[in-house]
Amino acid sequence: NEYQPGHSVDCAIFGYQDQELKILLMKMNFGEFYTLPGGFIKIDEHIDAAAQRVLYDRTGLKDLFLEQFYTFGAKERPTLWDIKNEKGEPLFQQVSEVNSKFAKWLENRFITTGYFAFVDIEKAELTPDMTSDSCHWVNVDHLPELLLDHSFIVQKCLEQIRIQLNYLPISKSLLPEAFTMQDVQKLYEAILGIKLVRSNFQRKFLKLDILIRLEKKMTGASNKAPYLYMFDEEKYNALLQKGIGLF
Amino acid sequence: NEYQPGHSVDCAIFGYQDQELKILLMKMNFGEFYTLPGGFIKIDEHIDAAAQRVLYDRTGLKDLFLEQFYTFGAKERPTLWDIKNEKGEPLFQQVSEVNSKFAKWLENRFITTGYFAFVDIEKAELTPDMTSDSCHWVNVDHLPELLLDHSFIVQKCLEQIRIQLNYLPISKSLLPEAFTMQDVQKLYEAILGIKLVRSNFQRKFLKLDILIRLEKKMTGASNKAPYLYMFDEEKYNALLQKGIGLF
DNA sequence: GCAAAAGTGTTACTTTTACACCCATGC
DNA sequence: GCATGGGTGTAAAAGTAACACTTTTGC
Repeated sequence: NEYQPGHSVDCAIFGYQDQELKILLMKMNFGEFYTLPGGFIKIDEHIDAAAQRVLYDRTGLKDLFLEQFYTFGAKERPTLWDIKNEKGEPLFQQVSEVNSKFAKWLENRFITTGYFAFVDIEKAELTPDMTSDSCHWVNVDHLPELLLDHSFIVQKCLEQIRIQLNYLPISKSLLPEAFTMQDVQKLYEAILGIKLVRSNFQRKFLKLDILIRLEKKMTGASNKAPYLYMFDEEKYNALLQKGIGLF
Repeated sequence: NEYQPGHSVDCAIFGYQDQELKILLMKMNFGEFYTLPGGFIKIDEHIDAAAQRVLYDRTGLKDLFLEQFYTFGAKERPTLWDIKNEKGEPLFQQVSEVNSKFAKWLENRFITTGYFAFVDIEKAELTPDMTSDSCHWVNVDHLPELLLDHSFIVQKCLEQIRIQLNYLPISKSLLPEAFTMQDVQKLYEAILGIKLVRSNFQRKFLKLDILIRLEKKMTGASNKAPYLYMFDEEKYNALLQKGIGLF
């Protein structure tokens, strides 16, 4: 067999669009079911490389921020075989008939390692995989119930992101090249799930001394145009090393 | 086979003694080599349970703080077979001859999941495993070179502990029932690798409002006797939930 | 002019830092 | 007495929080 037995990777791929934090979900090709994008590990492949491969196959993107966050190894972890229709028949059967070898492979208990990635939604070109119809960016606050234990995985992922927040390049990875202070604030609010005071946030974030102020941005709205900012890469990375001690 | 193929667990078991942070190492039964305690995962066993089992088998302790921190899945992860003597012969051969089935099992690439645990050194009763002679508590600042990639694993572990520090019950798990303020301070200094100002540390830690002050402790030393403290479990846990925002 | 959002200012309050000072103890 | 470590005091600096004020923009 050319794959590492009993081990998979699942990716929580995050994007930020319209000032909302979104996650990439796969819609299965049977029923109205959603999962995280995932895949298997080749026998001679680094598990990080497997996660990168999944990320690339689904989004066409490479060299992004991608980090492992947890490995799920419950003995009762469900498999695709546990998804039944009303009659109690495994829905996955439809797929399995196409490829019985693959179906058998999936009968074992799988340990899965979770990764999270931060991508630019604009640049992503989504491609479904063998078991899915389509891909969707979904607001993390309005996720549907996911298949298997994927809801749990997402929950654990968000928890880990909050714990490690000061050491993750959240803002740099999720914001576009140039952004407004409001973009940053709404991003932090979405991740932390709290409201922040505008004026104080502005000062606090500027004082980190990691931003470069660009020209103003005329939005067409009937109000004062905000400045655009970009990150000073060097200063950003240096601070990240020590932890961006904001909240 | 009754074990999950290609997957193991390794435990970084920490203790605190003589105001030093120590880690439990196994001395192999061939040569002067050290490793982390580890083990395999039964086919129907939760990986967390496997780690608990390792912890119990080595220390005789249960129900301790034990948490997963990272899964190591490099394709070139070394195995026990890669340890050679001067003639280039695998040293592990001696063991393998005793049990060829076990030796064969170890030829594959293994993915390993790392756990850390905090134990009371006084209460631990150490027991070597099949491949080791003896167990040793070693100061984390003076670790020998470890076998395989275990030095790297320890390094990653300490990094993770520092990142998640505010959300780990470090002080409660590593200190005895009653302790002095100096004990707490030296513990934080050992983990963070920095010196802290005594008077300020005292005030800051007391202000967390998670301590109960006990009677003074007569040490026999020629100086003022320090107070003893214990944790207020409820307040401690409540604060831990939100993050002990100290450093 | 007006509403809306942006940028800056103000003020009271808390926290941090770097010490200094006195206290208790055993020799 | 004296060295040593423990507990508390203090004053300057820095940081925080809440809110007010002014500016800019399109209608």
